[in-house]
Amino acid sequence: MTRSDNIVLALSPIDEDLKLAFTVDCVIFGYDNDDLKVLTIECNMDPFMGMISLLGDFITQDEDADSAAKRILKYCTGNEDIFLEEVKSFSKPDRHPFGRVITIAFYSLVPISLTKLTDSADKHLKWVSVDEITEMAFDHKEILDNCLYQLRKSLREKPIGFELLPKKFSLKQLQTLYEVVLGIELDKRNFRRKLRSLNILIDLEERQQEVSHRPAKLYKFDEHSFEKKSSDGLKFEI
Amino acid sequence: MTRSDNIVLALSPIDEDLKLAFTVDCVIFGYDNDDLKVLTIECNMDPFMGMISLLGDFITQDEDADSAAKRILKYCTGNEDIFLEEVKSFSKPDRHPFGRVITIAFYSLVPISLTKLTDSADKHLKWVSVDEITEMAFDHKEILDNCLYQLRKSLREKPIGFELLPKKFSLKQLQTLYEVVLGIELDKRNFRRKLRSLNILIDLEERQQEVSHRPAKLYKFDEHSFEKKSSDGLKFEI
DNA sequence: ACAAAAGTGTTATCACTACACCCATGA
DNA sequence: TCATGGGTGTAGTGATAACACTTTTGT
Repeated sequence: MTRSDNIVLALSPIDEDLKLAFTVDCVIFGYDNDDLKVLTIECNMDPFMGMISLLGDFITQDEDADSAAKRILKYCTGNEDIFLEEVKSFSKPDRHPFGRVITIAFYSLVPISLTKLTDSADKHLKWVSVDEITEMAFDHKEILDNCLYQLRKSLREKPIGFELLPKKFSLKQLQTLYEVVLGIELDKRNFRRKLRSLNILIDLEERQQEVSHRPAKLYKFDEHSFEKKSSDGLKFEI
Repeated sequence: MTRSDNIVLALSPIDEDLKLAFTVDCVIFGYDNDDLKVLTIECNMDPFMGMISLLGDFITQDEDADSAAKRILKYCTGNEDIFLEEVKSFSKPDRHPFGRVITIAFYSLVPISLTKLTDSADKHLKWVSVDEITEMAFDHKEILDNCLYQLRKSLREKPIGFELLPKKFSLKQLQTLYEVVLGIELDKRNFRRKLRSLNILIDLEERQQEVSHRPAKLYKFDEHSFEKKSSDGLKFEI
């Protein structure tokens, strides 16, 4: 495995005459210390040398875009089972100095605290707060903006917030996640009532340890129950 | 302009060695006689010879996917100003007998009654009711299903139903459109109240002509008002 | 005993549902 | 005058929003 430019793997052919290539770019969102972050890599290609870019790669001959995105996630985290959603394509003819590179953007969600970057990936990668990012290499800022928009939309429509949290979490953690990602304030009692009524949390009958205040109860997401309710037409909406 | 297979224009190069190509496919939805239809073309490529397929084409060197989709729409209808939404990519390695063809799917909306197919396109194209389509060439049925799903979702979230109707329409027409596309029944009075409350229709102070019953009032969509309300955070939801 | 965050219920408002009759027109 | 679809209001129910105090723990 070699690293070429902002591209993790350089396995796939680019046609040398046409300079035509298909790639995927992953906006890997992570959440930690009540802060939404994005996994970035430093670009080493002119004219974007030194700027941060997203994780991307060519789509190989024998995989589809989804598999390529999963491959990138596995390369970075070692994990195969990560939430992933396709957002849109980016295909302006001059978007990449290399030639004609059309990319399909995905975003994915990981809890940073549980995510060990693999040794191979670790030295090049950096978690950067979404708020702090003002520019990126290529059109990656635009890609990020689109993915962030889609994350916010999906967060209100589907129970994906759990993907950013540890398996066990308190209601406060969940609420703060929503508040941070959506950039809004939520009423504590209404938020809790809402989640109670959705019936998609399992009370673990456990509590936080070693906090210097009343310890919160811990819950986990009841994926099974949600799937069932979902097919019965549950409308998740926060 | 030549016609090659299901592809309207054959302007863009396919790499002959890799057989790598980028295309767009358009699910062009039309609405007429209370029926949702899709514009199709007969496939003349084995092993799908004779089956219907979507309108698609290569993405040329100097355009992005959006422009390619618009070009197809213009080629078919002569019109440049058509509602268009990107849905997702399709990139299974073996999805196309030609080689490695990755496509980006769009859907678009036109009122059939106002849409004259261009002479060049007319002889090859056919409007087919969505309900009647059970199979298509390539993976186009899957693409259609995905686009139909997205159309239904967007129809409830955004005021795009108007794109399928003539400029002037009655509330009944609008309601029937929703019922047909969403496959549900709506209450007449509740539907009308809802639309009144949204304040996005202009009463044209006109009525239907030559109908053998009380003529309905005609309205048009107030795009300007919607844009303003939308940026003020109006939540359109039907 | 104090600091810090967890946890809990009620009321008012708004949106949504269900539902039945009269009206205007052409034939 | 009849057939056809157009047009209207109300009452009941459920969801959402606003709001303040008590509880549990560690120090």
